[in-house]
Amino acid sequence: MYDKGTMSTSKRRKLAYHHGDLERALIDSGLAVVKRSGIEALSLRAVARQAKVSHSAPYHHFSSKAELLAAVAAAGFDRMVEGIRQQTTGIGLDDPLEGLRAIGRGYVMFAVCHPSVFRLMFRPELTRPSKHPRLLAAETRAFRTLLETIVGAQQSGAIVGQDPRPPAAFAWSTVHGLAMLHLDGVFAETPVGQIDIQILASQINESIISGLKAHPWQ
Amino acid sequence: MYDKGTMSTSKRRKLAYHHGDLERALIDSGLAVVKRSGIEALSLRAVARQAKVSHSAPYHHFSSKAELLAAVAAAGFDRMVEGIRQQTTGIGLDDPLEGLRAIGRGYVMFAVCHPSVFRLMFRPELTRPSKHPRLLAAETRAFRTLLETIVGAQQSGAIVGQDPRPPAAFAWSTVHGLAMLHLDGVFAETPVGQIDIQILASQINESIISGLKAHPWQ
DNA sequence: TGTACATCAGTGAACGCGCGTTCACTGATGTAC
DNA sequence: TGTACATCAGTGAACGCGCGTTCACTGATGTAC
Repeated sequence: MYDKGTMSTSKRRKLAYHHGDLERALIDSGLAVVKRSGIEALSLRAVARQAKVSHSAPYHHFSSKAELLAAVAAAGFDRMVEGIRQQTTGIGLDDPLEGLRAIGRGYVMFAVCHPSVFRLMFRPELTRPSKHPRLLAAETRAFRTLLETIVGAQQSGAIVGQDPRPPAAFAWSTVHGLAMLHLDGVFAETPVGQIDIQILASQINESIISGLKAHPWQ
Repeated sequence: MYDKGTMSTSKRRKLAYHHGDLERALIDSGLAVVKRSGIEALSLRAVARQAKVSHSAPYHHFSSKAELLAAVAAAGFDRMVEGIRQQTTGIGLDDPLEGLRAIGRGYVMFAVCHPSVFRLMFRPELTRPSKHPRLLAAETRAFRTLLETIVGAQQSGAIVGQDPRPPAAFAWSTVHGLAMLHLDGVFAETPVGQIDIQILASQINESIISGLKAHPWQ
């Protein structure tokens, strides 16, 4: 392996696309394409085009289109976790319910800010078969954030029950459904449409808390 | 217009594909294709093939692929409403909370029983542009079922608040997210996976009720 | 340090594919007389 | 009732398209001597 630190900038740039950085560049290009043009436009060739590389170059880093898209989706999960973490910072760790509110806010906000990426993350037919281990890991990482907060709420007594999974599934389902129905424009076509999504999200966030506190999760 | 009632069976069958029934046949074929082979296989040509008709025949009934799929999706909404109604029958109208439970059960059950149809119903890019008015109407019809039950719960005092839309959005989001995450296999890849979907659904159904009752929807 | 060689990340032509859509047609149907 | 005609729901050939994938290649890189 060569040492990047000893190279001039121009040499590093020249090398960048010749030793391992194209993988990262393709993932970034995938995110860029899906953000700009949506999921339908997210073809292997479009990603290669965006990366200014021939359409056969990706095959040196991903064995198929599905694997490439899985890597892009995994990157999406990582960015969502990052966004949620930003909502969490500056919040006292002593209040797990505030942590839950932050997760809900972060989840919906990510979906609203990056709708196409969010859609890609939940489009399993695009990454199948051979669902990339990286995608699985990224999903698990995202879910663990929620799970740990629920455990904290249970240990502090804010939520009754021992098993964190059902209440976690409830909270996740609610924010996920809210985000999806909003992105799909379903609310806009019904009487709900007149309600601002941010206001609706915080109302629903509170009702998640209420549901978590009131229902005996045993 | 001719009178179908005066025709022999064989003549009616012969005519069936020549005067207006192909539209219905194509919608049924669309449902059949998507159920059998999934959304990816749902092309205009596949639907025509299923209906045993040339691939240009659909153009006499739908102006584009998007319009055909919109009609199929609308049929899906109608079947879901029908399924929910089956869950509702045999329940005392005096208890609106039981009505809410029935809607939640029916929603998740439809998604589990007809996963591909359910996915099609919430894939707006397949029916755009020119989203069929029929699809909009079917969506609205489905949502109204929920909205009216919420209104009943509010009038009976089971839920606090005047505006039925936010609590309806909350309930819908939760069952929708649960169904979607389950169908996408997201739960299966996390610790939640070990929980039976029916049990999880009824637990979450109860927590929706709790959230609806506890939270001041004003 | 200089040279010969192996490695391997790129290129671009080529493939076969099913797709959505168009179009001239044909033949069964309903209608006017 | 019988005949001539208009209508229109079907057919099937044809189009151009972008796609995923393969393959022989080339040229820059790192390595062995």
